Amino acid sequence: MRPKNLEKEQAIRTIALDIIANEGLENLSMQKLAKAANVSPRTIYIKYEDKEDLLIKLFITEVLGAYETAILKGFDEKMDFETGIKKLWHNGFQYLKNNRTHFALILYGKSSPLLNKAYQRENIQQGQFFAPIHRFIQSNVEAGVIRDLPFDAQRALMFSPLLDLMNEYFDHLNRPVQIITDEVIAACCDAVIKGMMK
Amino acid sequence: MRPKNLEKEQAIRTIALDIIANEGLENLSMQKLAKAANVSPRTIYIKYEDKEDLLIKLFITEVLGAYETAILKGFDEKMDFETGIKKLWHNGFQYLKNNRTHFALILYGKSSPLLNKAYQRENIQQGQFFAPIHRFIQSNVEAGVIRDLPFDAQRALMFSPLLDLMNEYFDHLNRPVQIITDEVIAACCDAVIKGMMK
DNA sequence: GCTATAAGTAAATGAACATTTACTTATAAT
DNA sequence: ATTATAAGTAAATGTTCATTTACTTATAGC
Repeated sequence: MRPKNLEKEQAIRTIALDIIANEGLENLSMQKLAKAANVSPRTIYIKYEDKEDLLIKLFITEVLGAYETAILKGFDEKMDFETGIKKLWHNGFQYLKNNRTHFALILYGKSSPLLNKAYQRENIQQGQFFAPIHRFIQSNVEAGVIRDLPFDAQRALMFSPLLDLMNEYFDHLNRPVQIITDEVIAACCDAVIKGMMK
Repeated sequence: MRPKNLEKEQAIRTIALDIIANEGLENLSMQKLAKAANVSPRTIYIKYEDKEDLLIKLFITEVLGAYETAILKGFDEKMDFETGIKKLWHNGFQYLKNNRTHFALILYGKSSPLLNKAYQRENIQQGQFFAPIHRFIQSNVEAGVIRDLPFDAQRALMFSPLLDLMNEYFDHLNRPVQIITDEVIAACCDAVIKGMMK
């Protein structure tokens, strides 16, 4: 039996991400992808059931999986709160900065109904993405270090500015600005840390 | 001369937003839109040059214009900082909550290259969207009330959690959760207000 | 009430779409 | 070396796409 050519599989994924990042998800077609990846359209269908299957696997496995791994590298739930958050931000920034096409698909994960539903399904079935971060926040709430808010609120306060600022980062690549600084991370921490002056 | 039927123009816009919100920007076609809006495809081309023109006008005029108006209603640059931010959050929450289809297109404005570029072009040409908010933050920096950070960082810290939490809001419409609370808004303010304990 | 004119329609255009058919190729196991 | 089989290709399928053509309709200004 002829073995799968993994280079072709990788080319399909990489080039799909390229097209999505540069032309938009709404301009990705199977024929364009096949031509750009130098394979026959049929080859894509050997590896993926259909277009939906390709998009969902790209998003969940290729992108979110790698993002989770990268963001948690060297992170330990038992770290001091500010140290932990700083680590997560720096990991996230490094990863997204070096993987602009992944960043683009992550953004589509928030807008496209297909990808959004896939993310929620995955998050419910497989325990959650980013479970160590969930536990990290939980234990810091219990220790009285940070405010007791719903987890989604904590996550939004602490991490949504990062994704937002990445857009700024990529928009100013020519005249690069230091936009993600320790002071911004500290500001994020201040949002949730208890014992602020009123 | 036969006059334009404004109801048809509004139907096209409303139903385009519906399709984008429910099926995704990637599944909006001119023919599907025409059929759903009960007009001939040609009618859309009387009012819009082509598909790009329709999407950009939908995004910039119909959605961002209305969003800006709604968010600034009753807001005054001279308000006390926390009062001002609270007003903006409540206005934004009310508006997005009642205009889910607009919210969906705003999210696509962050991911779709076409809409993203249109937003930046508009923001540069026409002075900026949300200029009063820019000035509000500026004057609070100058008065020493809040941290001196780049405007984009301030904006990300103070408002990106709102959009993020709206997703949560719409995902739990059946079993509604109070996710946007005064405590969350206060937390956002704490991120940027000066004079925190270290 | 005519008439000029832009608004509107139904149907058609050719290109591009997702997916499949019919065939060829590479290789692991015999 | 042969062979069974899944991987791969080129070309075709029928559908849907954005946009246009050829025509009809409503009405403002006379």
